[in-house]
Amino acid sequence: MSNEPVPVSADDLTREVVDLMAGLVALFHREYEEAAAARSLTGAQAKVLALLRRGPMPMRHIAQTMSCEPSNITGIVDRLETRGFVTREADPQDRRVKLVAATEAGQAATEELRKTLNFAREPLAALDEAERTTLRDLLQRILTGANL
Amino acid sequence: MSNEPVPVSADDLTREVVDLMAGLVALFHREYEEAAAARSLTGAQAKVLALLRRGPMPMRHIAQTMSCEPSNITGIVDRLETRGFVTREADPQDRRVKLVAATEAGQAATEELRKTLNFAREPLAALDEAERTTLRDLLQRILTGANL
DNA sequence: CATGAAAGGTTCAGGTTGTCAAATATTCAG
DNA sequence: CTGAATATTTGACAACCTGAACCTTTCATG
Repeated sequence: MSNEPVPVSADDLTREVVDLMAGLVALFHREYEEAAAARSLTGAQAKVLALLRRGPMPMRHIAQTMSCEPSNITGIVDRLETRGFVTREADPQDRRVKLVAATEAGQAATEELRKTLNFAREPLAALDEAERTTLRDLLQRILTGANL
Repeated sequence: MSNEPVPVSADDLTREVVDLMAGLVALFHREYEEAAAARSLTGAQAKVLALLRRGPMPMRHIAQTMSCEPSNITGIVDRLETRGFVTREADPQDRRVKLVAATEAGQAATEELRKTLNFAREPLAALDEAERTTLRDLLQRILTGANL
């Protein structure tokens, strides 16, 4: 039915990997959302809070990293601020920009969430250390290959 | 500082893999959302449509697969139906259930979207066939290890 | 120095996603 | 036939997200 050796199977392999990743994405997403909800955070709020682990960040930067409109971040940060997880301060260098910083409570929440993510334990337990290393290297190469 | 051989590094490895997966998930999510938006579908709509590739499905089943409330699916299917991507028909076996089926247009849309997903090409191009096979096997084991 | 363009945030209107509780219709057990 | 259980829908409400309009601050240019 075909004169070519393995072009179809190579394409199939790629598609198979993509499908598996879709499954992984769904699983990860579900777990993350649950872990956030357990702390009465939404997924978006948890993501913003996680971004601030390394220090304060301007709204604009948050929006870019989450690839959404800045006006969207305003609301999310509003809700985080209301609950005391985050503060907004004007940047002394450029008073147009607001620096968003996680409070102690905010830091604690992300740290706990990070620990609670049992995604690490359950599905990853199937792999031994060597395999996890291989997986890490493959993922690293995929991600550095991407434009971000 | 420690009597044990590699417990810390093993934990670090796991966390590293989890972080990489988070990056992968973010990347995949972004690409999927973009590909859907290019066909003026939302991510949720595209996901439901993709579920119907193998045939009609009751609302309840869609809700379970997407792990959300059935009432949520009602709205999504409403919008898909309005745009002619989907039909709702009562199941003859049990007239309580509504079978949702993709129309021709719906099938075409998912098929195109599936092809457009250049996630397959760009970041995965960094891996040769053997590596992709390894990745596939590792992902398969992770996903079958999970409870779904 | 003044003026106007550009950039960072916010606000507002409008649409989608999501939850929960209540209502409807159908099935099924007794 | 009655009542419990199931599948879906409806309505109220909150969060997320976009796009356009707006305000403030910065900065380049004349």
